[in-house]
Amino acid sequence: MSETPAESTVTGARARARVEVRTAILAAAAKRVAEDGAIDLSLRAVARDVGMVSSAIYRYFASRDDLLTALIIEAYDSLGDHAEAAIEHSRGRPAAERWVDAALAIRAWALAHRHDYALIYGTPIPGYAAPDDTSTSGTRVSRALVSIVRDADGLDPIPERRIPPSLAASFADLRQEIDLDVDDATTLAVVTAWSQLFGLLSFELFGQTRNVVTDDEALFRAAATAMASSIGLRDE
Amino acid sequence: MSETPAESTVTGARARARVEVRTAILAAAAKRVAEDGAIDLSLRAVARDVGMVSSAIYRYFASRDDLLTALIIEAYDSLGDHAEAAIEHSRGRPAAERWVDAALAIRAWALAHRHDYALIYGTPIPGYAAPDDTSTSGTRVSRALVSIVRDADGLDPIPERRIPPSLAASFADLRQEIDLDVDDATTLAVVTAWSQLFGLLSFELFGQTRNVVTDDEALFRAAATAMASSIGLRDE
DNA sequence: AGAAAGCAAGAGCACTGCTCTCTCTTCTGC
DNA sequence: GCAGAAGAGAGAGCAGTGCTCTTGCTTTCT
Repeated sequence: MSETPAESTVTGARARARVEVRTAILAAAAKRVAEDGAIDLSLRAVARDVGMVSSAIYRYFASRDDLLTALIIEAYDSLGDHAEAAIEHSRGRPAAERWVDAALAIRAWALAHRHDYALIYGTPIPGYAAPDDTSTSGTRVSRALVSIVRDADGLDPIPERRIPPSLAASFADLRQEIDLDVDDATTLAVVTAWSQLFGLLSFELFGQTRNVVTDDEALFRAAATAMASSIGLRDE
Repeated sequence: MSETPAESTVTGARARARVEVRTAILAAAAKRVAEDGAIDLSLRAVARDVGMVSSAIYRYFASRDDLLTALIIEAYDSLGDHAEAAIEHSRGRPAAERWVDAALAIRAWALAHRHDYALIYGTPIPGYAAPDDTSTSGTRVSRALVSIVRDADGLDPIPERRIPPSLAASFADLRQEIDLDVDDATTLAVVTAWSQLFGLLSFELFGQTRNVVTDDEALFRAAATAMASSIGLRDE
């Protein structure tokens, strides 16, 4: 071939094999995490699964933590995809309904991917410093939730709140970052609802609501509804 | 000695030594968890710390998980003590203030015992099935929080909410269990505030609020205040 | 006093993450 | 077009892990 091939094909057979092996490792690791959880993830077991020796894995991932970081990003993106799709799908409906639907979609994903949920919202792994690679993927769910508020056709009034200056400053930055034009009380309500959503979900998944309630979904739905109204999202 | 000694002293030197060694092991383990976190807890390292060989530990704890379970109970009780003391101390003050104070006390404990917090509110350890031994210690904080609502001198009205029957049934059982005489909407508000408190705390400790807010305490205080008013707790 | 139970130590097994060396293949610069 | 560089996989090995089993010794019970 005398012609210059396209950027993506100029990389030869070796490079192509490389991404193939890398994804195979990632897939095997994801499968093991889905089954046994992140703590029990063994590099050597993953190596056996993909039919290579453990030391060879180090050509693709610098360490076990590195592999886990890649899985964390995958999990964030999987949840991000799921939430964004649900929120996109409910476009046009009343904001309160959209919020509840989105919350239920997030819960459904979490229930179907318990270990992935734990990976991203559970105890952080010790040496691991949450590299910035994760942050863009990590904020997708939150941004998607915020979009419901942004796209809402007006908000019901909520009680005013005294917000201390240090917090108000953070809130102003945050609103710019997430492109949301609301007052401080509403900002607080959004942040609060956000943390509550995942708090309740973590409680359910980590067994903290064991002897509190039997119908976890009903509780979650009721709580999500309350969150929506605390933000001022309208249900018609 | 011909007399029968008291029950507690009939246990000889060996039994006394046994509880001594047990507490020494527990103390060493707690120290290591406080420093490195639960995941990195090594039975052998603990054994070295207390000056014995690793296999000897098994005379006191059946497994590493068993040791961790003991530490979980200790952590629950430590937090329980702390919260109960704070709540007792604020007796007589307005309920809303008491709630915020209690929340801040819980946060203070969590910040001072990050790894213990992670141990009890983070990802559960895999094989571990949360034996009932933990449940009495585990509910102390929640019960203490509930006591603020119970002892409140009247509650402000909060919006009514439609609670589905399956959830209402759980709520009725729950109210009996925790000895709280309120309506369904208030029950939901309490459960919701409870999960939100720990949700926000977990977010802070696990680094999820990293790029959201700088003054975590201010956010926490504002959120706790909002929780109190969502329950209907009065601030005077 | 003799038997039974409790305790600590040591060796050993199967596993872990990770490093280093060696060989073989693929790619690249002249 | 070919030599040298770079990449990839395998194997051995190190230090560490949880846990078991056997072997002595001490305390307790009968």
